[in-house]
Amino acid sequence: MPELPEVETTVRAISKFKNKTLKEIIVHNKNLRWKVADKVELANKNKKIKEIERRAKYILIHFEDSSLMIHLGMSGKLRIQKIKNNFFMKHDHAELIFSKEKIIFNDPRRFGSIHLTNNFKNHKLIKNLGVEPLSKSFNKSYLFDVCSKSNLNIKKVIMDQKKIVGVGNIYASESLFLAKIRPDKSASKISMDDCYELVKSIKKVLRYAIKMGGTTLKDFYSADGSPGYFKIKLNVYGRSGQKCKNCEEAIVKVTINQRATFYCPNCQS
DNA sequence: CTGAGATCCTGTCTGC
DNA sequence: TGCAGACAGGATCTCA
Repeated sequence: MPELPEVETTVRAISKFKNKTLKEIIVHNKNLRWKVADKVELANKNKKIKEIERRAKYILIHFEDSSLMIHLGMSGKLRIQKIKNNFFMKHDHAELIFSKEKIIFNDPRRFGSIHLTNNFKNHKLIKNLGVEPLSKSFNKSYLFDVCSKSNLNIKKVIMDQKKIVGVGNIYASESLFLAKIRPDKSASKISMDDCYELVKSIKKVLRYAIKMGGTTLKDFYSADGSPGYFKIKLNVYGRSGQKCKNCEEAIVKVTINQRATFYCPNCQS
């Protein structure tokens, strides 16, 4: 589910816990994408949160000498709840307990993960990540360089977290539509002009989605309970058979890289 | 090294 | 209604 904008929205919603003391972490189900280590519970008693940030699709909660890494996978989300409001939902797997509130990790499919590390920059899941798409390092030259070295299609390239982070299946289709590039176009045939348009489109789509609080297709809610409003602005994703908002041709759904992919066969080439 | 495909898991929707 | 099968926003791992 969550791509960069949804993770960013979640991070902003929980940022109010910065400088607060985490009393403890309770893990109800350790069988996530990776087994949750015992130290996640044991090493986090009464620790002050120094900083909360996002790196790629990871939520990073930093303490003085360690960091908690949370990935939401496909169906994960965080929910802020009053301590006294004592109810559980199905698939509530972990709780971060503060004095009056708690942050609950809920994830039906359990593709998410929780790690504790003393050196997050060197963590195997973090250290090989590519550039942040909203940073200046992500520009047409960088993308052109990456594309020129690849034999894959362009959609695969922009979803490769080792090259560019944060772009998932929805925003890949949306960005390629805005840039008028077919998702199955070979990356090696992408021109510098294409790169200029695509970089611009990715940044635009992600920034706008963040502004709108992420995309709610089915079940994304931010940690403060508000849904994302981006879905009303989707141009192609989930719109197969409907008219392109640009030319009125029918939007097509195909499977590329084993993922649902939407595009306009007339506008994109 | 690369790239294609399987895989982890549950919930929801579609078609018979 | 019931039920089988497809599909879902991710990303790693295995194998050729």
